[in-house]
Amino acid sequence: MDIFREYNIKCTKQRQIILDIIKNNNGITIKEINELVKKEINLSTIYRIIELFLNKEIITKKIVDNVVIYELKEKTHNHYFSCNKCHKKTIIPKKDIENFENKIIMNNDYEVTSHNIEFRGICSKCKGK
Amino acid sequence: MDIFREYNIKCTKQRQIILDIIKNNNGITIKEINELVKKEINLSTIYRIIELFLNKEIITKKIVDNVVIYELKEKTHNHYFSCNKCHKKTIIPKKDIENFENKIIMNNDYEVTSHNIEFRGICSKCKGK
DNA sequence: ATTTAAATGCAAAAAAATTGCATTTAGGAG
DNA sequence: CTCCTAAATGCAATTTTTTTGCATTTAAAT
Repeated sequence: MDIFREYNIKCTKQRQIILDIIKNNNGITIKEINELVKKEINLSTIYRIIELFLNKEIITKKIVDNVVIYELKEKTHNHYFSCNKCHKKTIIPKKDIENFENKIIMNNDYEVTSHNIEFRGICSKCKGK
Repeated sequence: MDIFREYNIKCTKQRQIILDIIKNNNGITIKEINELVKKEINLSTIYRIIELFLNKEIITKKIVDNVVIYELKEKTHNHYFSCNKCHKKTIIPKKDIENFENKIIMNNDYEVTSHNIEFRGICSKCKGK
């Protein structure tokens, strides 16, 4: 993987494993990571790698349902709608976000440098059930 | 305070103190709370009260700068624009939020049950400087 | 292939969170 | 207002989570 080169950090087996896990699970706890790799990676190493990834801003730390989880920090900064039933995420079209942001700017003369937008609810597929 | 009656929980001195602290600090850690009240309230009581408040949804748990903080859960659920320079918050008009949410729903047939929207940047006053 | 700074594993320590139980207290009943 | 009881608190002990020091291993540059 080139993400290690990109961030100028050593590429180790342990780091790759943990990065892959975080990539493949959208939102995972330390405990869960440990469950998955306890045979191959020492817990203190997990902590050290998580901290490294946080510092390099490869991942972010969040709270979901009052639990701390870690997830990949996406560069392409999308915004999602998360279904509470099937837990699937769907991207909110960038245009919608932009239009919204433009409205905020126009109405208030702000210079917007960052935003955080998330919607939760029931998706169309789960709605019928 | 009537918040205790409203949520149907006993009103104790300790709960009042902690609620007031959370009210007066926007975003505080357990450690900080403990520092403030260690002479009057036992740490395990603090944990128990925080958990109660979370369960009753009087407060929420968040991550700010990779640290877990607790803050009052506002009923009037406003959305803010925060200025990075003067750190002042201004409310984004509810209408704007609603229009945006309606668009998301219309375009995708979702049932939106909650959202989280925050903008950051430079406000008009700080822009000139 | 060799070298070396950095990363890992392991054990031990420190810090954070939870628990059981004796004591205290809020708040309803009389 | 006083009494009563279930619930809340304090305290000490435990459990869980996170951090640390150091010996060993490893990535990657030479």
